[in-house]
Amino acid sequence: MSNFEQKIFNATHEAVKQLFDIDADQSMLVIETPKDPKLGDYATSIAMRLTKTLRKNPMEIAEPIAEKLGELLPEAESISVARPGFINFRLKNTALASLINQVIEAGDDYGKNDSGKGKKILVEWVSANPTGDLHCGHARNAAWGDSICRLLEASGWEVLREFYVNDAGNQIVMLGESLVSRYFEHFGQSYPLPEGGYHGEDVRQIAKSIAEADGDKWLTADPKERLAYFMSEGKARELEKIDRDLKLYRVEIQSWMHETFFYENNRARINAVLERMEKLGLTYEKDGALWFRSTDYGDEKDRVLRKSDGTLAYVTPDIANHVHKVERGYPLLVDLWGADHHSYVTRMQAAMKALGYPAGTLSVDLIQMVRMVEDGVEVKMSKRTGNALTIRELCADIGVDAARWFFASKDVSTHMDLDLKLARSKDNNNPVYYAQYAHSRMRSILTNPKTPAFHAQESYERLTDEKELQLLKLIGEFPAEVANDAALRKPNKLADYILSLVKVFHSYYNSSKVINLDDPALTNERLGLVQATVITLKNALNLLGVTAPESM
RNA sequence: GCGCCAAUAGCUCAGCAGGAUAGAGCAACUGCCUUCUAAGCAGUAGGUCGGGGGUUCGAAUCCCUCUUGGCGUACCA
Repeated sequence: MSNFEQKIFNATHEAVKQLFDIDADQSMLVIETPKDPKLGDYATSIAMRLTKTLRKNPMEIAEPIAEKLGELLPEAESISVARPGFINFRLKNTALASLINQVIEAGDDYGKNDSGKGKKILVEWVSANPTGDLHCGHARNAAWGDSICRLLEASGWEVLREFYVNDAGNQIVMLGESLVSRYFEHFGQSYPLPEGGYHGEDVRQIAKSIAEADGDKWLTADPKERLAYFMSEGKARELEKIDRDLKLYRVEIQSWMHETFFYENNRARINAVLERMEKLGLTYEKDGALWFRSTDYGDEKDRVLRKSDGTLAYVTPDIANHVHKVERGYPLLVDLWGADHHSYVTRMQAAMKALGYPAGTLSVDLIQMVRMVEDGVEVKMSKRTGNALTIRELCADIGVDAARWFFASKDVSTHMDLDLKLARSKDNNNPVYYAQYAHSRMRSILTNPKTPAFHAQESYERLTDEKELQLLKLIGEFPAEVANDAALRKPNKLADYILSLVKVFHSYYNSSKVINLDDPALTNERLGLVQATVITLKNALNLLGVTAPESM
């Protein structure tokens, strides 16, 4: 809630209490923004919600509340009742304009809030297999997750950004074998590429660089030793590449957690968790395998933890991984997984629940599939390499700003088609430029040679234009917007906020001149407003990982 | 079969802890550049919110059901 919403909430709460002796809580008393700004700055539907308890029609309830609020809320310019029973508030101009100095003073920190203060959270996302390049699905995951982290941090959370490296399974063996094969190929010799191996050009490149660094000494080396070397070298180089691509995408991983970490010392960490599960009676042996009674915790069938051949199912080290996160001091965990893993969610949740962690310890957000489309046809492959389109190619094609904007501005719960032609276009077809263009325009006003120097005023009483007031109101809501979007983990809401902010600004820009040398007093007030707007916009774009250009 | 996600304007999507006439961008049409960037603004047109029931003072939003599409349903990772 913004300051104003809080004040309105408190006053309305008091009015309802005095009049009807009802203690309305937040689920009952909601302060909202009317769809049509002409109706007011804020509104509440409390009267409609009280119809049942009071057995009166909403208008009859609203009238006395509105009257009472007249005494309790001096910041309000007017309080009115509208059918079917809304109470609308309009704030005094001076109340809104007092924001300007506050925003300018906060600068880059404007928008930060305390809603997550003192809370720690570990976000695990992207987590692609280290056997190849990140592709477009990862790009969606990476953009969304990083914006969530930025929102959480801005809301005071202590966030750890973690990437889980699946390096214990068969796919790393495949990577190693594939590299060996390409290495032999490099020296004109043949070595079979395994079934299910990686055929990509990227694997060939890594083999080539190993050949260049080490020469041909591995051709005759002990096969076991050679495979081990190519596996670890392959993994390391793939991860380096992933890290580089993510950085290019403005995503900074703080912690790389390797699956093999849990296998260390004869599976010490995994065994500790398995023992814990056994002691709690959560497991049983059947057909030579060790099973988890996950059906007792909402799963549709029990799951194997240790296969009959003695190896572990994928879930087992991952349970240890999640336990380890909590043990490192993170009571709240968020995972962002591709939607094709959704059946896995129940399983992991069941494990956490069974181990006694409170409900809500682990949240898993699923990222639905994304398709690249051009001219109405799905683009599955890169034209150049013939492999799946990589995040690197995507960024080179449409730009990091466009990619991050598109992915962050669409809710991940729905399938998404990304129109490459649209995202690539550097013209008005592309929505990301609409916001960036507004920023450029603001900066150009502020940096114009004929712009007089701005000096902060005690009050800004001449900002009475409807669009000026709308801007002020939106600016004032920004910290609450950040807090809300962080709590919901929905960056797309922030994208909507940005669009509504810049829409008002573009409209204002066309209808009013900021710089008017005949009226320096008004010019100064408007400069204050533009400064506050530019700060808000830049900070908002930054939360989505999108740059705010000085000029376009 | 069962489970998860979806279906909203010609296209891509918001809105979905029930609320005021269902929004935006693009595409279409009409106007606006001697004045801080026209990548913009102002306006017109475009919708039985997939179908059908139900709950409610009120449903795009909640519940049931049907249809269509995607994903999943491993002792794979």
